[in-house]
Amino acid sequence: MNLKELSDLLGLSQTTVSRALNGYPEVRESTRQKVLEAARAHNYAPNARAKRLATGKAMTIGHVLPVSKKHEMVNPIFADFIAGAGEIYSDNGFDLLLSVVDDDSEEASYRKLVSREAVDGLIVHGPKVNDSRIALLRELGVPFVVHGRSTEIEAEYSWVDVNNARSFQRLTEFLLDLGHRRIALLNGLADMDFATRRGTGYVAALEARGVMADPALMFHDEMTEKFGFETARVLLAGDNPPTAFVVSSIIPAIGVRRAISDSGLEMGRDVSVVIHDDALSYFSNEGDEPAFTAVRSSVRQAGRHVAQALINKIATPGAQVHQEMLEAVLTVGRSTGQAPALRQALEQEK
Amino acid sequence: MNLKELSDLLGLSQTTVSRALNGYPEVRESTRQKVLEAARAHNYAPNARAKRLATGKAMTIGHVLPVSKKHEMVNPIFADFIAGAGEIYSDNGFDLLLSVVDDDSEEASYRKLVSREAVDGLIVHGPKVNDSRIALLRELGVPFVVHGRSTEIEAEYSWVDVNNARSFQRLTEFLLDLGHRRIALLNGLADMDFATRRGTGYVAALEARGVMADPALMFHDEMTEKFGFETARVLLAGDNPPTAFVVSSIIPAIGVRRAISDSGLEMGRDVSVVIHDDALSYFSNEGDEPAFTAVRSSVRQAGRHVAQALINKIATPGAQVHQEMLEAVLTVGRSTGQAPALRQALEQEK
DNA sequence: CCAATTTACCAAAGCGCTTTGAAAATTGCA
DNA sequence: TGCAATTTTCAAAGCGCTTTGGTAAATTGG
Repeated sequence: MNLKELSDLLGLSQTTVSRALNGYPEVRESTRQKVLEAARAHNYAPNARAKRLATGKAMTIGHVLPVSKKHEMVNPIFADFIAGAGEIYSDNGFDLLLSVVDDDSEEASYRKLVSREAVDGLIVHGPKVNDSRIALLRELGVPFVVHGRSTEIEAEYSWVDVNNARSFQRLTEFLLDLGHRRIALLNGLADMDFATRRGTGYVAALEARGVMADPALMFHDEMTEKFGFETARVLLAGDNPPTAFVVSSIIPAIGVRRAISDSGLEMGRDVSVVIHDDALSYFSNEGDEPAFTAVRSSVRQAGRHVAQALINKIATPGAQVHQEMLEAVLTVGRSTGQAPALRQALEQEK
Repeated sequence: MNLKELSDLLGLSQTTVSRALNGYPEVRESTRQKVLEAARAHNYAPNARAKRLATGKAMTIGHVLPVSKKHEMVNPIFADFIAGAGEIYSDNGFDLLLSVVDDDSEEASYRKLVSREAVDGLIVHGPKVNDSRIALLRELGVPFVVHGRSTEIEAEYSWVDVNNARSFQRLTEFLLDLGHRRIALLNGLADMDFATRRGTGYVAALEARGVMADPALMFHDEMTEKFGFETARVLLAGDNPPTAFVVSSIIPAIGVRRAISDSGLEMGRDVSVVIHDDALSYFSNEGDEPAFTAVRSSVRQAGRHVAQALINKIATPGAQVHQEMLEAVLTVGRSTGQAPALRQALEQEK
């Protein structure tokens, strides 16, 4: 069923039927009702391809998911982020175009999406320090919003980010307050912008208390369970092991927890762990006593905000850039306790 | 830059330029080269919207991701599956349209995608027992492939599935061989087809050894870490606790592991755990000594197979249905050992 | 009651491509 | 050299919609 058939059926012109369906005022209300009813009865919906050509709008937002054929890693927060963004798209009549590309052809993929005019706007995921995609998209003149920011880029662009520096500063301060001094940091890959900011916050907190940041306690890698497990296992078996861990995601933290219990230690008593919690749906860290002390910031909520910002940007092209900082909430769980040395000192006092 | 501009620039007709770009034979090789070069120089790519209208093909595959606004759960295997499928789409010039919808309007979403002619084919995720989407898509006459199967549907349809019954039978047999008799099953939601099949395999293995399946040891829920943790904690604290767990995914298994160590027990010695491992990229269970004994079947690989099957189906509409069974591989890890009673008996013998 | 609006509808053009049917240019062979 | 066969190129139609620039019918006002 197409527009012509529907209008022939109704004895109306295509113009009138189109206008009736799209809510234009120059059509009598009784006519509109007839049209809407006929459309429903025949399960008619305007052909998306034709509509897009006629209007010059794709009504589509592009997301590029780079996958490395080498290590086969898919960012685990991606699904939750996209679920949040997708809700907003659905509510606003946009489609979501997901382009899965090899990570070395990511820029080409953006270019192609724009020159094909397949999308009205793009989301940039996981910006690196001085990320080249931002300049590219500005040059291409396509609306875009970054989830995160990119240090060293002074040009204006729209972003929604969580305050990573502040979050990690608070996590580290929390441990310092409990008497910890040897605090390991398990961070994301070094070229990721968020990892840089997290590192900065961690170092700032230590230095504010006169504790030297020890490079031997700072690690960068993909945030897998394995990374957490192996790093913690080595550290805990070594000389002068850390008494606490700051971990960039719940996933490596699960590995850390495993290493702790494999070492015959108890998390929250012998070793403390704090995390950044993206509120992944299948790893709830909420409730009365969350497993981990954490700064929490829902990545799904971030997806909603990013999507809404982009849609607004598309609707009003001349508008200001949208820059939005989300603050993470610190919640205390069962993974932290006083540093062992401090605890022993206090116990002896009694 | 559009086709008209490009052809004016070259002093050729739109026809010739179009044919040159699309590899038709009726254009001189030297002309084709000029056209290709000019297209590259001006970064021209045919407008996707116009091309789709002209060809009548969307060159797009639809995936519907239902999200429940209530429990905010996103299927964790989704990202890996889609990464696999997306690779195949990219290789074949297809776009991936992801529709995120409230789970009670999933059917309406399929209908809409089809009547808008926004997609050439659809993937069905997470089929339930007697899933209504299969009849719907058959009725709509749109090519589709199901990831999984749906019991009680006798009509023919294309699917790619892992042999869930056989996998869980083998896992259970493995535990029985080690002397376990009280074996708990932590399964997915009861209405999911895969969960039914897994339950069948588990029960079949037990009954083959004359062990009665105990309903008090069989659990259905969303496969979160929390589900694993809380179920195992209660069971281990109760009378007559199980000595082994069969768990539907590595995520609840991580919860089970936590409950075991919280109970002062050791996984692999006091309590055995076997899992179905989807080979999620951030939870590697591979290497020399995987943490868990598992049947492994890469969900990313499944995504590739499903996508390829659908593309083939679209290319040759009249073809047979595609029905493909993937077999999972059993690998022994450190999470399993002889049942404590058996081990004690053997130790006494010495 | 009739001119001036306003309302309700329509025919046709256009979005940027592909594809059909025909014309122009080139080639082969007598 | 001349003409048929072949190769190469082109003009125009069509994909299914929106939107422009109307016109006829209904309504209003003096």
